[in-house]
Amino acid sequence: MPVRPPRPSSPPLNALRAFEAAARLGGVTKAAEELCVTPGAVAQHIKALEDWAGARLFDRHAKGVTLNELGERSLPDFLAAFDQMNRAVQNLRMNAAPNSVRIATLPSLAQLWLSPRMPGLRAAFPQARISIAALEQPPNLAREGYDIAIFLEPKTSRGGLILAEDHILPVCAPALAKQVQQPADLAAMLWLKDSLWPDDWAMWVQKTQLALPNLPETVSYSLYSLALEEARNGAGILMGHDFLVQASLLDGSLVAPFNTPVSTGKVVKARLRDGDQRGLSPRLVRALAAAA
Amino acid sequence: MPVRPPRPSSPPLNALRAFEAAARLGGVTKAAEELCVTPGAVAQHIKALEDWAGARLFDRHAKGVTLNELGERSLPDFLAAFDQMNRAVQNLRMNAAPNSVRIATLPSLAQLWLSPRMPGLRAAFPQARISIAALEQPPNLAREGYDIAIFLEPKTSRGGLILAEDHILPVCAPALAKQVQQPADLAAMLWLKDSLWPDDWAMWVQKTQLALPNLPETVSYSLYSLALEEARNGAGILMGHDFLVQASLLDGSLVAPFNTPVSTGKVVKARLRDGDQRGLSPRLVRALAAAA
DNA sequence: TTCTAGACCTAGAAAAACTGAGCCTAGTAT
DNA sequence: ATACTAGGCTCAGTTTTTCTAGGTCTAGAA
Repeated sequence: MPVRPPRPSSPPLNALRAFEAAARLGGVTKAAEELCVTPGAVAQHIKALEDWAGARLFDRHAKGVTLNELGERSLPDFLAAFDQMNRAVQNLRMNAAPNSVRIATLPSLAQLWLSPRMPGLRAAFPQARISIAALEQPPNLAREGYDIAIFLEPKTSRGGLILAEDHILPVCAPALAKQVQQPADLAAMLWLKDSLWPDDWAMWVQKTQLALPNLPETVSYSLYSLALEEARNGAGILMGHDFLVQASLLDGSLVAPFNTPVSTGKVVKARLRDGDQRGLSPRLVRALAAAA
Repeated sequence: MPVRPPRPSSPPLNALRAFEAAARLGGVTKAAEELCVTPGAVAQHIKALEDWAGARLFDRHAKGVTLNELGERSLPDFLAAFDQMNRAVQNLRMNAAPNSVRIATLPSLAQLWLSPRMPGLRAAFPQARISIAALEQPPNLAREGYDIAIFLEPKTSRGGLILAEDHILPVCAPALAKQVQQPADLAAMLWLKDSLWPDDWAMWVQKTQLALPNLPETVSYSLYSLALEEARNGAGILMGHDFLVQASLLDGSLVAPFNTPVSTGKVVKARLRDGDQRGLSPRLVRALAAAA
């Protein structure tokens, strides 16, 4: 009759996850957002882990928590462990559904750049189940459930595949263009801008070395496609990104009063998840790059 | 107002753990034992994971499960992930309580070899909080909550620190020894043996090249210390392991009728957990080795 | 054929996690 | 100085998840 004493128990995995998230993001509240629970739940997990270990992992302050020495010492181990765990999960997802591809991209890119290309893509890869998620921030591909990320990055960033350069140029409805004969006329108009790219106008003005008599009124939109729609309706003049307004310029719903495009120093890049170098996603990305 | 769509959810960590255990141990029941739950619970976890992935991981047979191709492909990732996770947990435990040391060893070693040495050890390391667990099988030090494992291993095994050689030699109570003048007398006696080492007698008989007229009666004990106690009470003759009977030989409660010790080819080895090369445990092991 | 080991299934019970509301603290603004 | 605020903690009650018990099913062994 073999002796089988209860083995020393390990702490609950969910508590470890809560600790890792709070430590990585630097706060209980941020961790709670990532884990889609309330901060109280995360606090309880962390407390449970600290009770298990018999020692504190965080210093508590009125404005947030910081890792203490023990926490600081433990964090790298847990980061590595959860990295590996998520990699394993993503690989499993990919192997279990090799025809499903998830693309994460900016809302504007999703609607104005990717969407028009989807029919061609679906035709070229009829077996693929492609889904698109619009995110404002690029996801961590190793951890989150996306296979491809398409975002704006500095030209100088390493890796990834360039899909388009980012050039900006004012655009407006054809009717409005008549009022814009010379650059100085711009100052009299309503400037439309995307709240994600608040500095587009300043950059264009600076690089074209325009001297404007006074600052114009501006309106911000949280979605580029909204601003674009307004521009087409003649609401004002929009700072256009070439890869986003190309279609509208081609169909004539927008025109560019000046032919002075300016590079923002950024590019649209597609990145693949590590460990997904042989599947459907790389072929899909190559097709996108070729079509661009 | 930033768009924050719900990120694609990852599967429950506990389901991953159930899968990993079942795959590693080759069965739902074995995994359930390791996780201290019923097989049904493990089966449900695995099913949940398979539902999440949308694909099966195991082939089900009437007698057990086997990994299918997807499971086989995914297992190494999860083994690595849980290895790392457990390493992280053990490091946390060690760093949180650097004075606590957990030793895992055979029940017999715990009672007859380690226990007599503990007072000296506690005197040499007064700050140490040493706990001992008696296991029949050596634990996986990277995963389970032990810092030191002391077990019998083949002489040829790599690593670890040798604490004692394993020699065997029949021993009995002094009163009984009078009936054993020559080896052939052994056959008439009751042989006591530990059920963990059923072959001790055969090995000794073979190596000493004794020709016994007939096979004696034997009695098995599940604990060596029980057999030893019985031997001291004169119940029969016990195959003694030197490091276990030394104390009894010294205090005279047991004697060895023949001076023909035989090496079993094994040694008592202490092993340390990876990542615990600087703490209290290594010093403790060195002290044990020095005392031996 | 019956027996058995191992897995699966389901309903109900037990345990864990989560929420919501209130409290606390220490910077910051008034 | 006082009020405000952000961020975290705590507690009770609720929801959700997980677990168990007991039964069923299957295929290989006796």
